[in-house]
Amino acid sequence: MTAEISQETNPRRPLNRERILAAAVAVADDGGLDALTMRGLAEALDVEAMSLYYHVANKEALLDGVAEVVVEEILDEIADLPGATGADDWKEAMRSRILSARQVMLRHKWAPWVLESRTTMNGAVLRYYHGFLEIFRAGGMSYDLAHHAMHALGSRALGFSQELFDPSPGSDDEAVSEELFAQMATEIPLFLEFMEAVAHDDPEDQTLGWCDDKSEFEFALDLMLDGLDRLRIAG
Amino acid sequence: MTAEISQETNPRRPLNRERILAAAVAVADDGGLDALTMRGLAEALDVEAMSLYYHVANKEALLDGVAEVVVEEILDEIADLPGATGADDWKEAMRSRILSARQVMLRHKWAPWVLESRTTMNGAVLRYYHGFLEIFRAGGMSYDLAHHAMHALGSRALGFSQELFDPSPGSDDEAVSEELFAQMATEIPLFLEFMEAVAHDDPEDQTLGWCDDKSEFEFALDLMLDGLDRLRIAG
DNA sequence: GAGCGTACTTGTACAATGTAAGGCTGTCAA
DNA sequence: TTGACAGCCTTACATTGTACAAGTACGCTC
Repeated sequence: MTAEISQETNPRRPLNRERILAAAVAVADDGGLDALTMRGLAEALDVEAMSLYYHVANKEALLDGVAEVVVEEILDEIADLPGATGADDWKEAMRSRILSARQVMLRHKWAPWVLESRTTMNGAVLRYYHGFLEIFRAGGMSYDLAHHAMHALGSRALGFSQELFDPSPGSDDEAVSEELFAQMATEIPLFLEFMEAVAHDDPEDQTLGWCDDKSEFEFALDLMLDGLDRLRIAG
Repeated sequence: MTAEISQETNPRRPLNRERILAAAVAVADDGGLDALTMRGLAEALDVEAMSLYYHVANKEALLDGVAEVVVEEILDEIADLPGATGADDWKEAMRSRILSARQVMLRHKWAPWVLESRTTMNGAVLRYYHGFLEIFRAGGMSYDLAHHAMHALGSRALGFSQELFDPSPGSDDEAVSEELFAQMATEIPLFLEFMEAVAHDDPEDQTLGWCDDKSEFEFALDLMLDGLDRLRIAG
């Protein structure tokens, strides 16, 4: 009886793996990966740290679970997308899936780090990749080419391409410090022209900075897909 | 006098940033990134942990330095490579540089993680990228296309493409556990065909596993370079 | 040489983290 | 009633980065 009451009035619902993973995602979402500590997570669940260990073997296992949750979110996102029917639309089918995956990554900026640090695939990843296989096959690719394609896409298949030297958002430092740049001016003359040329390219659209994440991602993605398509046709 | 003697007989040469960074690379080389702790590094240098802090602000700064050392190693590696003279050889110039960079990454398997976690470029990276700019320009690319190209190449420009779900070397677990695979057999039918088809492709060359890192890397690299070349020609 | 300042090194200590080991509590079967 | 077990907690410890202050050595001036 008291149990029933506390079930209803007490927010401390029983712990379980699912709740833990969901909370872990939430914690990372608004504190970054550094905030995702066992104690911190426990606190978010109004529980003691060691309680987590009954449901999750250790932190690695927690991250494995988190990775799966994220990929499942991708699967949800692409559930309604049309499949590929043949050679004409395989590229678009891939493209739409990957761009959907990217949306999920934008919601969970920390997720690339977690995914990259996993050493084993989970069921969600397997399902996700299987969808790609279906598309490749529908497009008429050999398994061999499909295999190469998967590797070539790499992390882009999951919607991200770890940008190098990306200043953390919120910090005001540039990818290259002005001093360093100035100091090396004679060694890297082309960079000066380069910066100017690229910056001028799109002067009104400065909100995105001169490296628009979205268009760079799509540029590279289309480059890959077009290249693969050519190889597909060449047979 | 005793000072002189100890200088010669005692391996405890004076500490400095260079020695620290070199030792850090060595420690990571044979223990992985996890082994690179301030205490561990200090021990390798026969010194106390806190001594490092006189030469290096903190661990982040240490890693910044390590990243620079690694890229300098790339610069050494490519120092003698011929530059691009025009549209005919720009691709080869890029290719040879990037494959050289990859050699360096193979010597320092941990380096991709360090590079990916840096938020600012160092001088070595700037010089390295500048070399690319020269090649792009020699090939007749616009700065705009060169810019896209750099982003599209991403980490591949530095010689690595973080493989997803790559079991740590030495461990005997697969990227996908057999149980999971078996258990999902009905959900992922194409994978069975796929595995068989790809495995049979190259049966004698099993030492590299059926995902030959080198050829996958080059496949993706050439796909990008060919695609960029086409865009270059299209103007 | 005596004293002193500067450059470097160390000792001690603390906070944050993951997690091992075992204890407590409530529920339910026998 | 009693025992077993699931679920959660308490306590404790090792490992990490690093703050702080004290130590050490060496070159300089007097």
